[in-house]
Amino acid sequence: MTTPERRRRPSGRVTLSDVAKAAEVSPITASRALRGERGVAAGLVERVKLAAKNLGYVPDPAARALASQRSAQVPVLVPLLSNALFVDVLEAVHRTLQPHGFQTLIGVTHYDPDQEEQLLSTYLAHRPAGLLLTGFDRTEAARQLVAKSGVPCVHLMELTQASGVYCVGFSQHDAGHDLTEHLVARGRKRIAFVAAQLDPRTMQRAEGYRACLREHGLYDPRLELLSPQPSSMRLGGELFEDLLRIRPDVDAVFFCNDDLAQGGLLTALRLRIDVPGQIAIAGFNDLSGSDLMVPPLTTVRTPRSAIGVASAQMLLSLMRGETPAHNSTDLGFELMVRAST
Amino acid sequence: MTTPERRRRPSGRVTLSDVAKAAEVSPITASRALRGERGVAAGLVERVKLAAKNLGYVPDPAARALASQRSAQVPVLVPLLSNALFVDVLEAVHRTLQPHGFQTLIGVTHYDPDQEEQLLSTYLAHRPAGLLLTGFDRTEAARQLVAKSGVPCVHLMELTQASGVYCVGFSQHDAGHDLTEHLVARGRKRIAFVAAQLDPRTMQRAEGYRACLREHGLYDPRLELLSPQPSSMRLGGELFEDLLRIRPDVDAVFFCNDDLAQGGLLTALRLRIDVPGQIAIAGFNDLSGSDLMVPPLTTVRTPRSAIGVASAQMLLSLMRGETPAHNSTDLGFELMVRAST
DNA sequence: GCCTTCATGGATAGCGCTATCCTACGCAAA
DNA sequence: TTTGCGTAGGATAGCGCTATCCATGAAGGC
Repeated sequence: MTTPERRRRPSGRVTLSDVAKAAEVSPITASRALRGERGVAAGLVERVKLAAKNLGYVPDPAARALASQRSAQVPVLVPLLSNALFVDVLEAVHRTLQPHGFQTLIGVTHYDPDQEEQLLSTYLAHRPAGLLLTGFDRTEAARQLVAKSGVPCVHLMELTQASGVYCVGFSQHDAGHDLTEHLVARGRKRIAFVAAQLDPRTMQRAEGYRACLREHGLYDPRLELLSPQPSSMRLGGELFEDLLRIRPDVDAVFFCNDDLAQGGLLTALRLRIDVPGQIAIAGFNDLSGSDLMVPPLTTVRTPRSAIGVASAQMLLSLMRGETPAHNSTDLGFELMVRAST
Repeated sequence: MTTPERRRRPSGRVTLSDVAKAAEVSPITASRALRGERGVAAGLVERVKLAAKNLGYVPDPAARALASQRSAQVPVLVPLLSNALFVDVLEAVHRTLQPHGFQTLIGVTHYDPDQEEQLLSTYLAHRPAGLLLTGFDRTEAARQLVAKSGVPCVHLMELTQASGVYCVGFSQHDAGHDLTEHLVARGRKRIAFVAAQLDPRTMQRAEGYRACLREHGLYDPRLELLSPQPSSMRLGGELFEDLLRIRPDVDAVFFCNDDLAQGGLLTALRLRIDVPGQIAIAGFNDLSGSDLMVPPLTTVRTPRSAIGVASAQMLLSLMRGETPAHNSTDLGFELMVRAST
């Protein structure tokens, strides 16, 4: 069998007790020293940290979570990973939380509230330190789960004035409005709106588009092409061709995101349709590649990294038990006017 | 204060004991019933499951991990999320592990072995059930960590015959070779290789490219343009212009991935260079959009979803304690010949 | 009839950490 | 001196689960 010394630690793991023994203090003092808690004499802290380093001690997160009723995990729920938008947000969140010792967990909901509810119930069982959710569109049960858990939560991408709800984003409605305004200013009269997925944020942009066209007396519901299918370049091309068939007189297209717009633009190129001569094309999000299109794509640059950073910072302050000055952070957006309009 | 009944469970959490009490069995029997372990009478299992459902019991993963020395987490380490390649692999892994109760954790290494080592040490502290790693390029310390932990591990994207090392992928070398062969077959004589990032898999493709050209007596090192910068469409366009400046006589370009190739193709379009008339262009991975380019891009379709599924299945069997029939699964690749060559 | 075997359920004892309460001591105020 | 109080460290007792051993009873062999 094993030697008596080895038998004492069957898991082979270096534990806090080992560190405490090496530093000649009690386990609880070692714990406090390593977490930088309360008054532990500077000399002891030094000794404990040295011992931990020498032994290669790594705290057991499971034991920690069990004893303290709180883990260092922060789940972030996003609809998709195949949209660069969310990947950028995740990167920024991770970069911001990492130095504070929090671990970002990525959850993908596929725009399905039931899946999100399922994910929430799984993740909340882990007693997370905080929570980041995309938008406000979820089941009542999901909302209850979050509320009852008491876990600090910040919402991404959309804004609300509801009190007690923390959010970081920008006005999807206004962004849709302003981009449409730009097309109107370019003298376009028959401005189509082509959208896919039809998630809440897309529909808010649609509302902005409608509001703007109504202001100018240009609104025509038959210029809206809404597909519930997942967004892709391919679909953008197909919808663009559908649109040309239904409304050959269209003189501008507002694609609800850059994927669709890039697909539309490439299709126009293939069909030798003059952009922006015959039709102006605009997208949304300013994803990689949009500035390289032929012609370069007019779009709305959304502050995705800034949203990641700001939401993580807001969450950090909530996790510290602070109450942020404002519960809603509007990071705005930027119209990127390029040659396609 | 709180009522006596409530005081007994300060965390407010429904525990296994609550379920056991409701089902009138001992906690350990409830545990066994819920995990479907050993011989528990069918009637009891039913009763326990019903009680759990009624009480809304969710097992505490921390307590479980602590008691059993094993969590249900499976970390997957990938270099990037901004490459659709890895997102597809992750999706497939998640889909495959999910039904078996395992939770996929996403770790991003940014092609940095030190960061990977750091991530490994963090994740291994969680006592994961299994581990998925991209490629074989890591620090010796990282290798030791994995080996000492005893956690089952499968490697993605590349192949090796080394015994005891499990891997699922395809021959990057052969794929690079075959794509080059296609360009040679098209009568091209001055075939350039343009690459970024220069990770191991890219360099294996480069070797395949070189081997093929040497076979045909066409190899010319001055046709290789290797940039350590991260890959992007923008960089692809820039490198393409650089190449044209240095070697205006080039008649084909093998971009090491589709990002670069799409950027190159769009630049050619903008510069009104005839593709494939003057220059043939090929990419790698068959990412979304490559088939929509003008002209559509010749590329190599890599089995990313299949790699995700197969690696997860191999890991599942390792986690069950089985020894898979073969330790290396070659899923091949497919040449997608399109109009750009 | 007795002893064995196998199934089924329970009692016990941790996993590795931290929350909570407690002690000892020093120092300032009364 | 005495009381009070803040501070540095420790003892104790779990967190919620499962591994491990043990008890019980029924079935089977001689």
